[in-house]
Amino acid sequence: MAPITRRMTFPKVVIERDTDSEESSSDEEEEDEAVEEEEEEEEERVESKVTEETQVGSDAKRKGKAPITISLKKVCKVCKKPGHEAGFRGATYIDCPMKPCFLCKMPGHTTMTCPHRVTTEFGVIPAPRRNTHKPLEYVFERQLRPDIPPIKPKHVIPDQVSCAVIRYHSRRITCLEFHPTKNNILLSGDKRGQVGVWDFVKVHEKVVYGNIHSCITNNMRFNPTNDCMVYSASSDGTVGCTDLETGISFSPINLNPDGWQGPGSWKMLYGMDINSEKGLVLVADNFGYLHLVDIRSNDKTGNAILIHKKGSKVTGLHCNPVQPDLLLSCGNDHFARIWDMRRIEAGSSLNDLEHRRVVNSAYFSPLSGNKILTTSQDNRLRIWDSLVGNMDSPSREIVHSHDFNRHLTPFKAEWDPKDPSESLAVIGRYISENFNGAALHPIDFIDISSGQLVAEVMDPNITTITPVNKLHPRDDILASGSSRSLFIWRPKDRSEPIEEKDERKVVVCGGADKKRNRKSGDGGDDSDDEGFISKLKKSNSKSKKPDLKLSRRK
DNA sequence: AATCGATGCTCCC
DNA sequence: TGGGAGCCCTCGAT
Repeated sequence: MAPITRRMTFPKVVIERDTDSEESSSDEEEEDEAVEEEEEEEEERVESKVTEETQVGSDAKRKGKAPITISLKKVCKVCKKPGHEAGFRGATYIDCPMKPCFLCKMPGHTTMTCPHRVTTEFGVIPAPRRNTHKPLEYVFERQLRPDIPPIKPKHVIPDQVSCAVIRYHSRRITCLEFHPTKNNILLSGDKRGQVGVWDFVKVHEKVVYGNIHSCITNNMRFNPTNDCMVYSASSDGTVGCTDLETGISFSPINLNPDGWQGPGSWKMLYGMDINSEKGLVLVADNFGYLHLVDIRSNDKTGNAILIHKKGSKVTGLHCNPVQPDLLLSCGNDHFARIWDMRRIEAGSSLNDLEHRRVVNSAYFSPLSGNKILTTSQDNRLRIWDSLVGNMDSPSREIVHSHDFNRHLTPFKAEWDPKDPSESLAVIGRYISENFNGAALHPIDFIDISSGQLVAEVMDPNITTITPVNKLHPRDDILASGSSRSLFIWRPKDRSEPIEEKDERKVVVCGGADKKRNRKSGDGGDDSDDEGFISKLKKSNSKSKKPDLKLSRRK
């Protein structure tokens, strides 16, 4: 093609573009030269973008104009170097080889070849074989029969769970909480500060409170003495105390009474837990301080106590389920700390559990309270097997992908509250896996005693990342939250029917079983749940609060 | 179908 | 020890 010549005063424009070959990752300098030499032959590809070029260049050079270089070479979007490209190839993500492993953070290999990538072989296991076991059954069964031998199937098969999708929240889900006694009731908090109350068997039944918080609801807890009262901690700096029956909400704590004075002073509340023995709500802020609320008076009690590095966020609090004097905290200062509630003051921690990066969560084990499970942004779960053992270093570290925290709710590994052996944890996974050509982010069930992946739950229709997960305290139910949707997972053959009255908001996918096949046994009496939301609605509608949102358009 | 950006933390100077 | 640039699989809005 003949070069187009006009505007002779323009400087030379050098088009650098990559050759089609992908293999060269050697010397950059050489490659640059090579490309420049080939320039004239390759210009046709870019002619529509740049019309002033090539032979004009010699004129421009003579006139002393510096050449303008436009690089069209393919470069890696991660390291900006040519010769390779990071990104998806089909449903598989190819790491930048110049960076440490994205999964375990060690140099020398990529995620694909990482020895910790426990599920690498998934894609090559023939499909029929994958369906021969019932691992999810296994996951739930072992709660009833902890003595079964620790030989575990490798993967949970999505066909064995049904998943109801509740699409209501307009922003990402940030926290979930099951009702302490009513089996079908779930609370969900979101980035906007809304709190939803769901009957997930009748998902169209809902009450949504939009006026409790002005931004992120970080944590919710039911009042142990009155399960119609819910406490919630928010990034708006308040603790909300909401009466679900009347819809009336007030704030026992407001750390920003003077409103927005700039980011340096705006306080946010993250970690929260309730110590029922002592009648306290404990919350912690983003400046390292612990605050206490007396449940009886619903008023602030005592002074704020510095429990993590001054100015750093306290990400979580957990009261020991057995020993009420023990408190566990974790924060952005890379520590989880154990405290004695009887004498808690700055620097008085019993143990400081060191992590390499931010600690997203730290939980005592739910039954004995004797183990600790933490989730850290260095892509590791850490387990301390006994509080009376060596606390200097964890009993185990399990490499698991969950470090992405910029635009997602932080991942938190949660105990299965029903597992008598206290060895089962659930956590969403960040890096995707190629499942029959789809890049999916499963929810992992991990045996924290062995580090083995017991199960991975996913649905081909759910392509989002699911950082928030909570296992039901009594039933075989997993609730998950992602960018906008709530998911209710359960074993297929035991699924409750899900009503689909409002298809705009409710999608049932994964072939939720319609047949009524009630599970008997360990659960509480579901008949109590009949009409719980309706009752809330009724009583709420009687309340005089005008801004209570009972429903909301998508 | 591209692009933008909210957003939190880390690292580097 | 503080400020600012920049960041690897987001995701919804335009």
